[in-house]
Amino acid sequence: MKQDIKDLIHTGLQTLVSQGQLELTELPEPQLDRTKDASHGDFATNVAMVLAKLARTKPRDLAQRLVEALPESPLVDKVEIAGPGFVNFFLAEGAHRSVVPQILTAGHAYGRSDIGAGKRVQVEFVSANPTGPLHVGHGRGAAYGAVVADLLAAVGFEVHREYYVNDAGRQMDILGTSVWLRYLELCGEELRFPSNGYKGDYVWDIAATLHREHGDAYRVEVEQVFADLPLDASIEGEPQDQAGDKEAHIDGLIAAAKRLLGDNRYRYVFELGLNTILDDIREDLSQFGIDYQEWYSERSLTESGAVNKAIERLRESGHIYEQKGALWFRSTDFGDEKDRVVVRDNGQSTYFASDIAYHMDKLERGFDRVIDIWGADHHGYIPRVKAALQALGDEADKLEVLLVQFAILYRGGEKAQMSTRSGEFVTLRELRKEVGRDAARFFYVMRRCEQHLDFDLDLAKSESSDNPVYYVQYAHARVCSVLRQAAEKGMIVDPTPGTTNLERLTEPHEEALLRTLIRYPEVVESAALKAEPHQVTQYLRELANDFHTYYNAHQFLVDDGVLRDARIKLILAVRQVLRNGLGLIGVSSPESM
RNA sequence: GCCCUCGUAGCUCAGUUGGAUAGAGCAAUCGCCUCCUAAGCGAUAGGUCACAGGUUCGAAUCCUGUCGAGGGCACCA
Repeated sequence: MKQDIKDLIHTGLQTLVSQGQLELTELPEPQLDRTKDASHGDFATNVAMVLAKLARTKPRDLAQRLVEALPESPLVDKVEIAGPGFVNFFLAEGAHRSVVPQILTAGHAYGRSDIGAGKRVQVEFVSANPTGPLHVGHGRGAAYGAVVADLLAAVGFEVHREYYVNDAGRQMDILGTSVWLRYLELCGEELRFPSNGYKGDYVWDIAATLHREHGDAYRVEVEQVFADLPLDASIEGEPQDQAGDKEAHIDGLIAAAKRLLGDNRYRYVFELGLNTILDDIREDLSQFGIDYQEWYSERSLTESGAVNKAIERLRESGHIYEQKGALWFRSTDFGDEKDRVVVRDNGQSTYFASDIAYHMDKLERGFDRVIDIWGADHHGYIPRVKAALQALGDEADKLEVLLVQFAILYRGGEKAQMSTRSGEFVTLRELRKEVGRDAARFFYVMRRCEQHLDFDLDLAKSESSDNPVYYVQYAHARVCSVLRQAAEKGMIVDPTPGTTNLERLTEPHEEALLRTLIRYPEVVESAALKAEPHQVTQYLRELANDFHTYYNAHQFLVDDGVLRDARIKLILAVRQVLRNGLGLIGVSSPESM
């Protein structure tokens, strides 16, 4: 629809140029907007004002000439010039009604398009360290990333969803060591658990599995473990002057675990922790309606030599230097604040080095676009990753990083505090259990991603019209209910999506609904291209509102069979669009509530 | 200190990349069930778009500065 009007304007402008009334070597893409006010028609363009200066005429005069040059179209009822030089388009009534058979014919496909032209897009999201269950902050990234991916797929991109698994590195060593220490406690050893260890209950669970299945096979005397270790930081109640360095302490414990257990046994404990948590994360996300094409292992990058290869490539192109025994990447050449270490003086490559290799690999896999969805706390990371891609000669523009701000939970008007340090935090699983999958998915994508999200738990649970999820779902259930009533009364619903009887849809409420239904494909396209799922939730609320208003104002199951048929076709179309829209954001469409 | 994001109705947020009289939902006030689900609908009221300059036909939107909120500035991951 929108494109049809744009084509009309384009033709009109071409006519003016060929008549010599407008001197332009290149025609601009006409900007066409939905009007805010119905008295301004359906669409408005500002081309006359934009081109007035070039044409050296008054905007309104140019608008007049453009209107005269516009070709005839059955879609357009009338064209008006308004204000400083807007050209307003009023769509013909028939043009509105034709959307109903269009929706009923397309069904699930209504709103989908192929503007992505099969281009391959990789979307990486969540990628939380497998050191514990996902919490509510990850949940927002999960919901947002999933919808962005689904939206892109809906408009014709070939989407590859990926989770980057940080299965290497110090944090994972800390997890493995935490599990082992808890295991030792289960064996009856008494020890002081490190302040920097993972203290969540899930660590106990993993330790219990190890103890149950292997008895004392991994037991070592505690005295050996803690011998000659740097002191831990002081905990509450202890004198400050005995405080040590908690980082050095935990590193000492990791070294002790590796030494005392030996490679094989250490590896087993490490893997047990990793796999248990990763399985949990997989299941959690799957139950949240999110599935990936690939779980990409960070460790595989080191083992395959990809990290060394990436560093080597940077060295060859002269972007690496050595200082104090470490290898540095000169990222400042590409706009970063400071240079970054890729290999530490102890020979270990950094997390950043893995990230360079990973992103190099992404581009080598031939994606046309690569999208990373990160928590807002990682934003300082963007310049260095882009710098690395530039240094490698890859097109850094192919990488888009979308940042998701934190979600803050509110309960009873109060902030629901959470702290990862104590190991007591609200997990995504708990949230799903409390408010349900539908509400969680909807609430998470209701706001622009760069906006802090106030997640009102009470509202998400409430079964009232205040709750936008219920409001939209209820509209869907209501349509279903009407159809059930029709069946009970023996009224036959004609399923053929023809235009028959639709000319009976003349009420203002019906006009409003038709206008909203027509907009849906534009909303999906815009939401997809701008990565803004909230446009969909916003739209769904509007559509539901239009429907509820209509429902209250008019009876659908009227005696007049022709009118009844028209109205049923209209609400069938509404139901289809509600279903399509809810499906896009991963929310169910209940038949009854 | 430097960098990033943000500041719109009492609250939570939209605002179609610079367009017409800045819009919703809560909360407030007043109405609507003999009727397909009142888990709904209508109406009223609510604004110096943080502040001050600038850019132009035109600014909530772009630029500069100030104030305020959050985040980032490791040989951590």
